[in-house]
Amino acid sequence: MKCKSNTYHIFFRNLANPIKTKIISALKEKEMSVSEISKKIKVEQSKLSHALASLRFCSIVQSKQRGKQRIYYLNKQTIIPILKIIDKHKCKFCKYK
Amino acid sequence: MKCKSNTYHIFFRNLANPIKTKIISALKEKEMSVSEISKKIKVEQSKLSHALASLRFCSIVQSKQRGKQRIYYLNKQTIIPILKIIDKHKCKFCKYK
DNA sequence: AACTCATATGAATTATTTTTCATATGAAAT
DNA sequence: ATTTCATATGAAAAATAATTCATATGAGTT
Repeated sequence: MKCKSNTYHIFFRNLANPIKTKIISALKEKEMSVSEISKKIKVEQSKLSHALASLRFCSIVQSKQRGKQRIYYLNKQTIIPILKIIDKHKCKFCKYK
Repeated sequence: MKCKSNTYHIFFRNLANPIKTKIISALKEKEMSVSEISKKIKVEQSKLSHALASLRFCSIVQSKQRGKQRIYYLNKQTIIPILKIIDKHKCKFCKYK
């Protein structure tokens, strides 16, 4: 399955959204259920579910069922190298404070 | 100058936009004036100037004057490592075709 | 099978980004 | 100093994305 160049902006929409980046940061520490994430980053459930759907869609997170809860975890293989680079460069990136 | 975590989404807004990623791709080959970019990626001048302002703002591109023309070039130090990772992973990223 | 708890989904609203278009600026040439 | 060519800017309109809220689904419990 080959992909067109110039489609990666769809992936980066996820990193361009503060709630989604907060989810990613939270999941860097450990896998969590939706309600745990919600409590941790103080985002309401439905909003979170929409954000998670988008992250899932681009394979940034994956999930598994545990009882009634759905556990989300980072798909580290794809996202961690990018996060490393961000950590390294983010202070130079932008003139925003 | 220290920067807050969770602000890097502002940087990634640039990569989340197809015109901006096209500009980046074009400038990977060589530096170009606005009108050259415009011709190359078939984007109208004013739209391009707005996009370039945003890229400039986040230090993704820089520019210099050459006669009447303004030459844009990639700030490779910050963007190239990210592009490398994108090239490596982009086929896995997303379920879009 | 009815109930509860956890999460997902859809549609309408709201907010944010992009696009467009008219105009301003700025460098070089006359 | 006026004109021309190249680019930038601002504001309104259009497009797109995020939020909200009501409701659906689905796993486990009774």
